[in-house]
Amino acid sequence: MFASVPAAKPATAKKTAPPKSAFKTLIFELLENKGDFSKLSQSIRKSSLKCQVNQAFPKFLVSDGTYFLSAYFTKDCIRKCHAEKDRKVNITDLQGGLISINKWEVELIGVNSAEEFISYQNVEMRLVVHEFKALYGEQLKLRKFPANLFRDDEVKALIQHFIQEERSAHLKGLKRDFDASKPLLTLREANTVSLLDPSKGSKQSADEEIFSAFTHLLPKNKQVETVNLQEIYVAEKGPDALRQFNINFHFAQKKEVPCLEKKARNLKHGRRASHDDSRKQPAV
Amino acid sequence: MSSTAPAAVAAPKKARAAKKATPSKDAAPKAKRGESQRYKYSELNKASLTSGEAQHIYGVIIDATFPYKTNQDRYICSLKIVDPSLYIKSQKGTGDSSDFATVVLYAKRFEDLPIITRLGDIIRVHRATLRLYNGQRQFNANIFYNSSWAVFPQEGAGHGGASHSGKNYSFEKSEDATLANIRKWAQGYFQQYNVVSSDLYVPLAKAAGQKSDFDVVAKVNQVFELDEYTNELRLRDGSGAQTWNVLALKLKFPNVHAGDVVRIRSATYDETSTQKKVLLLSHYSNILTVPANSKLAKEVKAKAGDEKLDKAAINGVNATVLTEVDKKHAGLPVHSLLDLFHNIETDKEIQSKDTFRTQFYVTKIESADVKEWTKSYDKKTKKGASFKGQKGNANAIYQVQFLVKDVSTQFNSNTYKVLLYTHDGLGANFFNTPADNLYTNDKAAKKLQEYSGLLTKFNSWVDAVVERRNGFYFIKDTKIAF
DNA sequence: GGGGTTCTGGGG
DNA sequence: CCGGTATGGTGG
DNA sequence: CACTTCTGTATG
Repeated sequence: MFASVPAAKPATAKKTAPPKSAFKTLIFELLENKGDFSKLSQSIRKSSLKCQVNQAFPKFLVSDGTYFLSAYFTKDCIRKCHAEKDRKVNITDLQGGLISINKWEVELIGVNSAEEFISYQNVEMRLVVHEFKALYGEQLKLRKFPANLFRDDEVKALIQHFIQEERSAHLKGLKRDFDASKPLLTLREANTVSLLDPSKGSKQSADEEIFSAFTHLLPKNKQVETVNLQEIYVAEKGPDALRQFNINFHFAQKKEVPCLEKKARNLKHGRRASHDDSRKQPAV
Repeated sequence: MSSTAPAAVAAPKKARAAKKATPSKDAAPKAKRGESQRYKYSELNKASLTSGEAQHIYGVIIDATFPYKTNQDRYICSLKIVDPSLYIKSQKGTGDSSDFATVVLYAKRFEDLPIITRLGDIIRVHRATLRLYNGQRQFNANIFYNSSWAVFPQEGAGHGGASHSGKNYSFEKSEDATLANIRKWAQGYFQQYNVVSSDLYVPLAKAAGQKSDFDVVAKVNQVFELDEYTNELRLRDGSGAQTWNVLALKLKFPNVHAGDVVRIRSATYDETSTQKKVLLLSHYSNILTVPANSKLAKEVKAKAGDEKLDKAAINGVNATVLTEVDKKHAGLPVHSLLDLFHNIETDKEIQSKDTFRTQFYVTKIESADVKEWTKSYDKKTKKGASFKGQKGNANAIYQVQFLVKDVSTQFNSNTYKVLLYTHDGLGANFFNTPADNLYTNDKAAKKLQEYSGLLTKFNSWVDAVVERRNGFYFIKDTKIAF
C-alpha cells in the first residue's frame, strides 16, 4: 500500500469500500474518469507511491505489495538519477529494493494485449515516473508474490465495462445511413454494424483486425515520452551485458542476483535434505 | 500360454511426454526367464520404510497439485493417495493425517508430470522411494531419472485411456487384476466415505478468515466465459448465502463444468475485491472434479442449492444471464457470433444447420423507442406498421433488433444483428408479455422499458436459441427469466 | 514435499 | 579460471 | 536408450 496515499479514500463517494491495493484503487479512479488523470483528486495525484521493484529488466515491474504493473521513466527522470555524483542510481540495479515514486502520472493507452501481459483487452494503465527515490534502508515486508493487476477479476470487469461504454458511445455517435436499395451480398453484410466510420471508406469487413480507436485511449503521439528500458540497460551495463542477458535465455542460466540483496546471504548453506532424489538417503 | 516377458503396450493415445520409460535398474525388474512378474506392487501401508529400495505402488488419488515449476530446471507434482491398506476412515470430523500417503514426482519438464483432473483416478508409480516426512508415508519418484508413472481413469475397464510418463508404458497381464481390484475398492470407498475429510478443506463461509492458502470443496453453479482465455467459476458449498468467484484459465482447467462438484487444491482469499467474493489461484493450484456418484459430491450438491435469478442481482457486479432457453434445446451445441456471422461463410458444418444456441450481450436495441418494438403486421405485404396514433392491437407482433457482441468478436469493430421478429411466432414469449399496442398498453410498455434497461446494462447476457431464415437470425424458444 | 516459474509473463 | 557443454560410461 | 557423472576442451 502507499505510504502516504490515502488510497483508502476515493474521491467520489462509492457504495463499496475501496480495495486494499493502491494500484487497484488507481485504475478504478482512472477508468471512472475516462482516463483523465487531471480529474483524480489532488490527494492521489500528489502522493508518493512506495513500491517494491519486482523486476528491473526486461520490464520494470513495481508492486504495491499486492499487484504489480509496469513503470516507465521519462528522459528527465533518467538523466537526474544518472547525474547523482556520489550515489548514481542504476535503474537496472533496483530489483528487490524499495522505491518511493514522488512525481508520477498514469495514462490510459491502447496496446496489444497478446504481447503486453501487463494489460487487458488492449488497454493498459501506464505508470509514468517523473521522479523517484531509492529507499535503501527499508525492509521489504511486502507481499512476496504480487499478482498481475490486469489479471484481477474486478479489474477485468472494470476494463470490460469501460470498453463497452466506449463502444456504445461510439455506436451512438455513428451516423448510419442504411442504403436499402443496395443489394446485400452476404449474411454478414446484412447483419453487421461497424464502428468504423463508413465515410472513411474503410471496408465493412473488419473481421480480423483489432479495433481500439476508442476516444479515451491515448494515441501514441499523445502519450508522455518515456525512455526505452533496453536503452537504459545498455547505458547502465553496456551492450555486452545486454548480449549476455539474451544468451542467458538461450540456455536458462542462474537466477539473476539482485544487486541490492546479495550481500547478507552467505549464512545459510547447509543443503537441507532435499528429497528430490530417490537415491539419496536420509529421511526426516 | 507362452510365459514370456510382458509386452510393452504401445501408448494408446498420443503420449504427453517425449521420453522413454524403459524399465531401468533397481529392485523388481529382475524377471527371471519364465517368470512373468517384473514389478511387484507394495501396499501403501506395507511398503518398507527401511530398505531404501525403490518400490512400486498403485494408489487412488484423493488430491494433487498442478505440475508446477520450482526453479530453472525442476517441476513437481505432489499428490495424496490411498489404498485398502491406508485410507481415511472418518466420514466427517477430523481425519487422521496418517491415513493417506503422499507421492512427490520430480521432473525436468512440465510435460513429464501428470495433470490430475479427477479424484478417484488410479496412479501407478514405478521405482519410488519411501520415507517418513512429517509423520507421513511419502513416496518420492524422480521422473527425470528412472521412475515413471501411469494414471488410469476411475471409469472404464482395462488400462485403455491411461496417461503416462515416457513414450510408452509397460502393463503386465497380472496388473489387470491389480487395477480392477483397486478400481472396485475405490468405487465403494467413494460411495461410502467422504474421502476428503473435513480437515482437508474449509467451508467457503470461513474463507475470509484464513491466514494463508486453503482448499475448497464446492459445487460449480456456473461457468462464465470471462474472456478468450478465462472462465469465471461460480462456487457454492452451502456454508453461506454467498456465491464465490474464481478465475480458471480455459487451457489449464478444460474439464470443469457447471453442476460439477470440485475440490480446489490451494486458494487464497482475495482481500482486494470489494464488489464480490473472489478466490485466488496460484500456478500450483489445481481443480479436481469429485466423482458425481460419490457420497461427497451428493452431499455438497444437496447443500449448495441454486442461486435464483432476481432483478436486484442484475447490478453489473456479476455477469448475469437474463434469459432461459426451452429445455428441448438442452443438447444443442453453443456457437459463437464468430461462427454465426463469419465462419458460416466457409464452414460447411455451420452452413448445413439453421438452429443454434448462442450467448451475447446487447450493446443497443432498435428501435430506441420501446413503443415501436411492436408493429401491426400485414401478412399480405409482410410489413409492420407503427401503432402510433392507432387504436386496438390488431395483428400485433414484436419487431426488435438487438445489436450484439460476444467474447469471440470482442476485439473487432462490428456489432451484430439478432432479431426478435415474431410474425411467424418465433420468440413470441421472449418478453413474457404478448405483443400489444404499446401506445395504449402502458403497463406492458413500462415492463418492456425495464427489460430494455436491464438487457443493455453492463454484464447482462442473453443465452438464446436462434434460427437462420433468409439470411437473418431470429430468436426463438427463449424468454427472459424474471 | 502445503508449493513461487516466465522465450510460458492467460497450463507450467 | 569458472561454468556450461559435449562425450563416454553405466545399469536396465 | 536415457540418464548421470566424470573429464577434457572450446569459449568468453
